[in-house]
Amino acid sequence: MEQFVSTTLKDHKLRTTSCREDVLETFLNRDTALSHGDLDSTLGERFDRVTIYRTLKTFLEKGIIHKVLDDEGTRYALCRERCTEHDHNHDHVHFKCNACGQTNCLENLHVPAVKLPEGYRVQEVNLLIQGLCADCAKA
Amino acid sequence: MEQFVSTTLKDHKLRTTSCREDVLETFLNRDTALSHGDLDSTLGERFDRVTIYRTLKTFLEKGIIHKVLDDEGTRYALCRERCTEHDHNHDHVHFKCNACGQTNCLENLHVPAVKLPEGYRVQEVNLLIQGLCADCAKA
DNA sequence: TTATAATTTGCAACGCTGTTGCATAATAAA
DNA sequence: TTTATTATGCAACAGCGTTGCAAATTATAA
Repeated sequence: MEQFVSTTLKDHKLRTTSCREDVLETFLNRDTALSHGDLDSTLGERFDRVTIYRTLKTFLEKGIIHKVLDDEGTRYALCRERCTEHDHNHDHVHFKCNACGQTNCLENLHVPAVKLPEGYRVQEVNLLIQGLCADCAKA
Repeated sequence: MEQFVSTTLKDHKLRTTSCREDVLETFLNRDTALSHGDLDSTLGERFDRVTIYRTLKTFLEKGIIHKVLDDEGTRYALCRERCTEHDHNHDHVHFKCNACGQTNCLENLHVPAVKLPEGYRVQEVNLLIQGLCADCAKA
């Protein structure tokens, strides 16, 4: 994992700083979409909240993370595909559990193609499904 | 239209007030997803911004409008189907034009079914497609 | 039409999210 | 180790959305 963190930063030509390392590690550890607030709760004692905002912005621009649509605030998740600033490539489904509140990428579920009206051009697609995840549904 | 406004309010057992009437009319006139800011620009001289927030909240609870997910802020659009507080029924596609910024409901485009992993339960579905609308694409 | 009860409004205030400017600190390269 | 570049922390700010409360408005019933 240490490995992943440092190579990810190098690959995107970013200086390695402890904040960037920690934010990346947090995404890896938690394996769920995180809001700025989530990261601030975890790392707020070590870093200023502005620094965390800027780290997220940088990661977003470099294609390390992507935004996950949400009805109550912005969340971010790691890009598993290769992405760059202008070429995000996320056609997977996002699922938000209304019980435990977790939002996750369902990487292997692709968003089905939709036939838009004549003349429309697609640039990005975002599908959020809300409901109960397997754990919460059986509880 | 006047007709629609007053019957809509009565149908949902809401008192008719000028703010509610004007907000509803604005949705009808503009026929696009609107943010609180949009409504405040249009109606801000006549009503306090808090009142507009509360009107949106009330309409949302009563099933008169629904949230439209967006990567840069909350927007709302009229419910065309019959909805109630706990039974929203929106499986249509939302399209946001990255050029003109408008977000619209494509009422006749349904979100295709997605097979979730075992045990997951679906409650709500939100598909946002971003790109260029027909008008902006040909320009 | 008027009096009454219930609901809505405007205002002030607050917390949260996200951004910017600037001086200081840390990084990478020579 | 020195230097140029980039990142950080701090202070300040703007915008979004909410709450409490007194005053105004609505619907109801007399």
